[in-house]
Amino acid sequence: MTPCDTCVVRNRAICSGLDDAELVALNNIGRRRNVTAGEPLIWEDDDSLLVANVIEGVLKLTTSTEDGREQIVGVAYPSDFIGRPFGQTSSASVVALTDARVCVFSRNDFDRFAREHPELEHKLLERTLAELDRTRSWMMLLGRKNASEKIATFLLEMSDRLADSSCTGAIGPAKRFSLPFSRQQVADLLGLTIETVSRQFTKLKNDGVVELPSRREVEIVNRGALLALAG
Amino acid sequence: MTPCDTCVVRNRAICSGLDDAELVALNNIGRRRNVTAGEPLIWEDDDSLLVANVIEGVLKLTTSTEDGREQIVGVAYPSDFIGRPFGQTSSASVVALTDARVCVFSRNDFDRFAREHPELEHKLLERTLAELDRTRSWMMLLGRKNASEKIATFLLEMSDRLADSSCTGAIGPAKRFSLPFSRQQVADLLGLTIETVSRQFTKLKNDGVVELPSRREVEIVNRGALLALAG
DNA sequence: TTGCGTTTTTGATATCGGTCAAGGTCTGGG
DNA sequence: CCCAGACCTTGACCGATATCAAAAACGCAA
Repeated sequence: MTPCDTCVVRNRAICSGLDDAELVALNNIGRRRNVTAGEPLIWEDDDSLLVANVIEGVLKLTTSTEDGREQIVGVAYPSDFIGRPFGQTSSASVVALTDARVCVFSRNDFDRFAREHPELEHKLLERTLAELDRTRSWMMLLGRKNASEKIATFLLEMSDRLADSSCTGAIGPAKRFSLPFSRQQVADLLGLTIETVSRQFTKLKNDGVVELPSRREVEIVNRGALLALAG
Repeated sequence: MTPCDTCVVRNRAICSGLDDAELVALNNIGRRRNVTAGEPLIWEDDDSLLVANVIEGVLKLTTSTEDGREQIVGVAYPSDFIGRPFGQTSSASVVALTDARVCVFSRNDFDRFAREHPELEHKLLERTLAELDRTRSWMMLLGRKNASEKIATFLLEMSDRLADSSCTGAIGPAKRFSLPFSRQQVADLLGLTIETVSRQFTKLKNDGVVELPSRREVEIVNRGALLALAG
């Protein structure tokens, strides 16, 4: 098999519009790479390897201040693209939250390929616009929502996001799921401290809105209440 | 002259790569529109007119909660694109901050044109990626910076942004500029209240970091201090 | 199982920024 | 010029969330 064969299958969503010969060509310029949980994929201002497509797992994109405050500015799920094609360097660090498999492209190869395949660029543009919309609605959360609204919004988003990737055949948001985030990472995503996150989780549990069977497991008991809290 | 002739000239930055015939074609599908300060351009969930290119002036993109809290999620300056091509509806409202001139495209026309002109799509993709980067660094500000860091970062960003559009020939960040935002709008941009914004401005003035000749005018006296505060 | 390090929870306290209220300043129209 | 309304500033107070500290729960390896 050619390298990164799995990518090709998973990439169909992105590359629909490419014909088989083009898929093989894309196939040939990518390399599969495994990343274990907690390991970084791209360091800040490193521009040697830059574009990747997530096959399996979840990764975080973060920016930090010099004094160590961290903000998660994006989360990449399977089939998402990571990186910054076309000459710019990305301003975010990428770290795997779970063990992950990605398909990595050298930037030059990817850029050349994209320019020669407008359909791929069109797909990329649609995805980037969708990501921009998601990021903007997250700005609303960061700037204007209080702690309980943030937590409720987060749990609902997780419920939606993790529904697709489980492939259990069930349609719609997941009722029970496993968080790919530690409490600290939830805090970094929502612009809160770990203590506030913990207290809000405890409150939701005490109010009977969610069950927390273990640290990473969440079961949504009262979805309506969460929706009301999220605002 | 064909309609929207000004657009063509101003659009060169976006459309470089298009030949003259293509420029004329783009020219023919856009219409110039004036928007006075405070007037909306696209309402939330309205998808009749959707893509626009800013020729002159500054516009804000906002999202709001039902109970009236507002967050500015983006600011569009001359040559920026607004809207959401390719079938999706934008989740943000667009309101002019200053009197503005834009070139408006019906979504269908624009989509068709973009698909037939890969170079335009490529430019759009580059711009969208850059906007995503800017938005992500703003998330850091909203989630992790305190009030004085927010104000300092804001003033530096304004100084950079307004330098280009003034066309006075001076290179580099502007030392003195006119804010396109009211105090309330600065608050909506930074995730603060108007009172906190006002107090921080006063503090910077008292500390000799900036001069505030009038409500909208800012002169940066001590840029180093601002940089230190912004972190 | 035990023990140790990490993560999470819980509690006490402090503080930044929000809220409420009042007064001041700018601006445009009569 | 004067007035009215919008916008901005200032002050007093309060509360949500951060901070600091310690205990509890978990997970992994010996």
